[in-house]
Amino acid sequence: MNDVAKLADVSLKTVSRVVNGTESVSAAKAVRVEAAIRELGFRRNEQARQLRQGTTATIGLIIEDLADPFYSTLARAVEEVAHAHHHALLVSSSAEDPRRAEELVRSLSGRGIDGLIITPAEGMDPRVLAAEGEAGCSLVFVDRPSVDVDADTVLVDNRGGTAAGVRHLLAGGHRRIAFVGDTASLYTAQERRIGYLEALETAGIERDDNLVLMANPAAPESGEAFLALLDQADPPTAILAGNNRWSVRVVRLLRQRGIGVALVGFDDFELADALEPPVSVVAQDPAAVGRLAAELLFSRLAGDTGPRQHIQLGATLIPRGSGERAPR
Amino acid sequence: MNDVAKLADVSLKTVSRVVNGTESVSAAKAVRVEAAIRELGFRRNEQARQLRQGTTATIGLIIEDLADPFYSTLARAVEEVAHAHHHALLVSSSAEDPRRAEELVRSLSGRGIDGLIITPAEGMDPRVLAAEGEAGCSLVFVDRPSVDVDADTVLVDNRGGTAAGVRHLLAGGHRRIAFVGDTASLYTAQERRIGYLEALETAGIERDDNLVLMANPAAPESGEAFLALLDQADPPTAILAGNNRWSVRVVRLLRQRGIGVALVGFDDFELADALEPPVSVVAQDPAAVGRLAAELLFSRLAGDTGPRQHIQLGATLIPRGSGERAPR
DNA sequence: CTGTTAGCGCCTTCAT
DNA sequence: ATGAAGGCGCTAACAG
Repeated sequence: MNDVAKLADVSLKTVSRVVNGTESVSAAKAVRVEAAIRELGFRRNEQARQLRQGTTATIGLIIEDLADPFYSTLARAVEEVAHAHHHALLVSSSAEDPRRAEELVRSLSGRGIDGLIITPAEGMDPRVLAAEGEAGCSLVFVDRPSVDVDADTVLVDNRGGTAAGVRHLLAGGHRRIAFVGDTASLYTAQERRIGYLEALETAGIERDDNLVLMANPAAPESGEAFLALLDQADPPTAILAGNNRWSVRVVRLLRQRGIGVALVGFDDFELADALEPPVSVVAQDPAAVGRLAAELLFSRLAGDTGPRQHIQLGATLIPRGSGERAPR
Repeated sequence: MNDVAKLADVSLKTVSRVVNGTESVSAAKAVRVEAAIRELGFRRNEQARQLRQGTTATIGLIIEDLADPFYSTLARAVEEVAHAHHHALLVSSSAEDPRRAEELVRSLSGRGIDGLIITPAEGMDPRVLAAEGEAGCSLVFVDRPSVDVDADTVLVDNRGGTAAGVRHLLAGGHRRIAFVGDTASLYTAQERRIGYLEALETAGIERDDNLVLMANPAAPESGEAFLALLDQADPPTAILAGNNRWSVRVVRLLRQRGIGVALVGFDDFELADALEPPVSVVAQDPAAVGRLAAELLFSRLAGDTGPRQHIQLGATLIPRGSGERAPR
């Protein structure tokens, strides 16, 4: 910028004015400065500008796993809103590791992001996040609520969605409905199980813990646990799968067994409609989660100091065939 | 940092030394400084540090669409390598828009990223990218080659992979093999078509342009174009789908028609093995593309000034059933 | 081992 | 409308 000023024979500040276009500069000088900028290929150094102004025009996003379709769709929506607000997006995956998540928060925070959208990993130290809020970094939690931190949240109606799936199976005449969810320590898995239990209770059906399996859908031994659930004396005639990983696994296992049990999955997935039979699901809208979280964040950055918002998005039942099979 | 220095009654520079841990400081002072840091909740401002050092410990990634499984898997791999090198990752989607891609490059570049991994959008002004190289920002192209820019590249063997898929169909006795690829302006679509044509030529089969369709798999009218291809007088007995979007669409359309044409898809996709019949594919390894590109970038950042590297990754045929159907 | 000085590139304040 | 001076928070280069 100094070089530009010299070449155009004006002061540093005049160049700054031309570059920013905020204050007025005489036409003659503006032309000279612009010519000099072109000649030198000058580009404003954002870092220096940000250091001075105390803003980075960057927001952070910490999710479980960027390669997971749910999170990559959410991230894409956040990115779109950030782009519309002329902000860049720093993305990181915590990989379900609370220590790594804490490290990422500190790392992003040190880079001076203006705001942070985060899916908190189970077991994170809430103080790390609370420190952000105090440091003036706006915080929005997605998919899971904040633990001991007062901040905006955007969640999905896990209980209601699961209950709707269970009611659909009940309406189809099923009475022995199993719930197969992810590890019990996960917030979303807990909520969905509660929704399942509530729907059964409302229908006056007694709870049977032999019909509930909570396990990591990626672990090999989970497959055997599921088959054991199927093979019990009074087996389920329908299954509610607690996430799309389990839905996929259940489809494969049922196929191997050649059993026509009814199935409703929580969370939609690509090609669910092209399987045989097409898989009925309770669909979340990950793009809407990301979009709303980002819009909430930018409204905070714009100065909205209203009360904390806790947005809950609905989940929609999509009947496709697998959930409409009659009980044996 | 000034406050810490005052509280610990040492100089600014001593605090800096303690924070960075590089130079040696007497134990007594170090303890005092550390106590002061804790008391004040001091955290080093990365921005200021970076401004001074001229490095940001941040790399950029510009891809077509973060929500696309191919790119999100690639991005996840890049992120992992960046994390191992203590770098953050700025991610942006160009959405196939060359103007937006140029804007993103300038935006990321202004933020002073140390390096950039990019899938160039068709129609981008090469000067925008060339400017980065000159500005000292290392550049690696992925999935598509650089256009008029001398930089490292990591590509997939699109021609060889497609040719392998075609040879597999030929070995199964097919002679009328169609190629259904994405818009002809896309680099990867062009390459895969060339691989298809080369494999046919090697086998001594005459080229028939009625068996080639190049169109956007997401456009409604593409479905009709595909059905027209199937309905011609001398129809194909096998199809090579040029990307996973087309594979999925072909599966659905064939299903509607109830036709048992053989199918091999380029690029693997989730649940390809759970469809009826399971879809044979020529699989790319998006994670490997991302990992190698990031490793290449960091070796450049570490000072490797060797000749430009042009890495080409293979694509592997995975027979699953749909590609093994005999010709009618 | 420790402190002082200067400056990264820009913007804000206050003069003119 | 313009410019000079000062400082954002930190670290490199030099003294001691």
